[in-house]
Amino acid sequence: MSNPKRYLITAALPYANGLKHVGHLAGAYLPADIYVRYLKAQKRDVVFVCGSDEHGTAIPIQATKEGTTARDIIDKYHPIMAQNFQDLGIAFDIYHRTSDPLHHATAQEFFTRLNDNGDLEIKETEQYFDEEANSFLADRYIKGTCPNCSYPGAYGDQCENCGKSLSPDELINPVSTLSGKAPVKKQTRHWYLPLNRHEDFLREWILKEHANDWRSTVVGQCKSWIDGGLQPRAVTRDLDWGVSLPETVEGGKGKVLYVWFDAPIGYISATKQWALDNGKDWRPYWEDKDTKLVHFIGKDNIVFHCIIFPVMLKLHGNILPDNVPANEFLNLEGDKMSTSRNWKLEMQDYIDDFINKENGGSQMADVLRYYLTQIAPETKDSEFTWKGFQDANNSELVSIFGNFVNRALVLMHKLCKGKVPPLHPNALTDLDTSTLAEFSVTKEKVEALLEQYKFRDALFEVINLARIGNQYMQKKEPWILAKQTGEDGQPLTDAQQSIDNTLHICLQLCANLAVLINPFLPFTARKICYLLKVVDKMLDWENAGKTKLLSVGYSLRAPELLFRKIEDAEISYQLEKLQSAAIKRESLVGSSESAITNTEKIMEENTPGTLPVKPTIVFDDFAKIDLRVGKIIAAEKVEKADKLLKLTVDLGFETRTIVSGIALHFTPEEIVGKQITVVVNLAPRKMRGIESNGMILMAEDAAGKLHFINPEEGIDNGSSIS
RNA sequence: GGCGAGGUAGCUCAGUUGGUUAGAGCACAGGAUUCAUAACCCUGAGGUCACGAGUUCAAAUCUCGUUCUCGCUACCA
Repeated sequence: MSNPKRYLITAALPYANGLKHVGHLAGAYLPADIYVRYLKAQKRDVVFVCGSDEHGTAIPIQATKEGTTARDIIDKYHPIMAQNFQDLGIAFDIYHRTSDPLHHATAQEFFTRLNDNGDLEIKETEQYFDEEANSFLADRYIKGTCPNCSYPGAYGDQCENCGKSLSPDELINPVSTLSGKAPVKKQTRHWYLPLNRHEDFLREWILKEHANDWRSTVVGQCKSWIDGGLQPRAVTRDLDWGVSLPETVEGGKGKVLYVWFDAPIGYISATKQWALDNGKDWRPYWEDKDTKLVHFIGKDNIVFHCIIFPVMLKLHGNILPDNVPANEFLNLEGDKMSTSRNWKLEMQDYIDDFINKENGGSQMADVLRYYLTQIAPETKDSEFTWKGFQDANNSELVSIFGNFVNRALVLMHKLCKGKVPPLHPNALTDLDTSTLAEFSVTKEKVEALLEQYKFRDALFEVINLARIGNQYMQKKEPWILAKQTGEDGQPLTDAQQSIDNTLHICLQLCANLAVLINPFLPFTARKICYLLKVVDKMLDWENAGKTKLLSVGYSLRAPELLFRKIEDAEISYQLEKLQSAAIKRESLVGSSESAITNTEKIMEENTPGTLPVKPTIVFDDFAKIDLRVGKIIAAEKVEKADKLLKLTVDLGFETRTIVSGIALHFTPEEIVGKQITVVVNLAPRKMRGIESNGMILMAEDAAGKLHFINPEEGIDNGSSIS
């Protein structure tokens, strides 16, 4: 879209179950903020929306963990996240929240329209309901006897004995695993979004129309999803935390919208709230074809913003995103960021350690913004290292950018009486004019790069202008010319003219730096304005490239440093802090922790830690389980399976084959010879073509790492456990 | 295992429709300088472009295979 009338920019709604780290910042919020600041400097009509995503099962789970309520959780994290963003200069026009009634109403209206138009499929089923737990039961929570093989422990979705896929209805004598009682059949209905109906549209829209202007990683991901076959996706669930279905919907009582459905609608409700607050009309931003909609997200969110939400928008009659510049992930000191392993740098920690310190201040926010932009994972995963952070600050921001502004101001005070010196046209050299010409060259480059969402390259060009300034000053050597004095001790006229021209140009260049750096380092841009005694209005983008931003004869302030150096001690402190806080993972534990807030996570959260205690059983229930000590005498990787190991276990009385999903945690070599606990009377089950006869007991720690359960000292294989 | 994205100097990354000695920044080395936060400026060293084969007059770039990293997905009783 070449010249849109208005822009709507969104940044992924952070999930309100905990603090967010710098990976989230680099992935979505910072690039979005840079883009928005650039557009606003251009006086474009733009709204930048974001907000907390507060639904989904992970919120109640987090509440259980913290011993509180879901409401308390979101009320705790929402204001902190909002404050974190503000401290780091992420300037949303509105930071909304999906628990707001306006959002609930918006999401309900959205659902209703799709439903009324017949765009959703309703599947009405008799589903099992646990009267004691007062909830519908997911297939997994029902056990019964398999109609196929008569195995008594079959699950509602599949029999583990014969492998047959089942529906709960087929089970004989079903039992709820929540209460242990027989569930009753209850009529329920669920609504589905039939993505499969829209495959042609998606192919055309993404794989053809946007094949070239979207990032290859984004298009590739979409292709992978589309080629994999799109399925109808459940829009509703039987749950009590979320957006209730509209009361007018028949059979909707006790149901909420699936969080993946309501969360992106949060962008719309946020826009509505913004419009209410500012006396604007929100509709054109979501309905007018002349609006350019851009979603900034991390790569784990691609499917929602490129496939699912666009289908929803299309059906609802809204505009579609013009681009979805998803970033890859940001690693930290050689490893993936992970909340569960505590391998991360939270925004809050950075704010505490650098910004809210005596030698900190908002320019430290800009330092982080600088480094995160410089290493932004635009085309592939990238890495945050504390050394890299220090280097970027000390040898680029301080040495090149800050130093140029500082020496220009210092020299001006020394050689030009503290005032902006005049430009003497007769004394202009080729170098003067070519340097002046660089202003607009840089502006053009930065502009073009920002339009293509190439923030890293754009920032480089701005710093490069400072570099050009340093080179220019070095060649002109005004401090040398100042020594060419006449009898009165003052510099000769020719020398002074050259000095004037040099500093005039350097100061104008500083003003340009302020305009150009503003989207990236807003605090620094304002500080330069302060030093140059100009109003912030100078930061309007139309001033970029201009050579007469400062008036001749105007006296400027005494120089102040823009950035301070970061000492080695600060870096080693951070490294130690990271190491000591980290929960180690010795072996190759696969962690699916992502660096960006993720709506998917909400749906199937597998938070380790405090699990609710299962319903009470009687001794006889326990006595059914036959546990024995065994010894692994051979282990090998199962072909075509990442997680499975085929184990040969000596049980004393016999030797068995057991297939276990522990390959990500242990290598075959390291576990041979280990004593283990085996469930020996578990029904056999085929996995990847190998029959598994039993199950190995494992303990999982907070970091998700597995540990064998075994006797303190080696004892006879086959020993019983009770 | 399937699909997608990657593997280019010590580090972070560019390399357009295949075309002369493969680029930048940082780090490093040498030189020069002192207005400046021991900063700046100049010069230099440093790469079998993951590996192997093929197409071509010509391959970092196209094709096939291998391998490694990341993501999605299947396998977890």
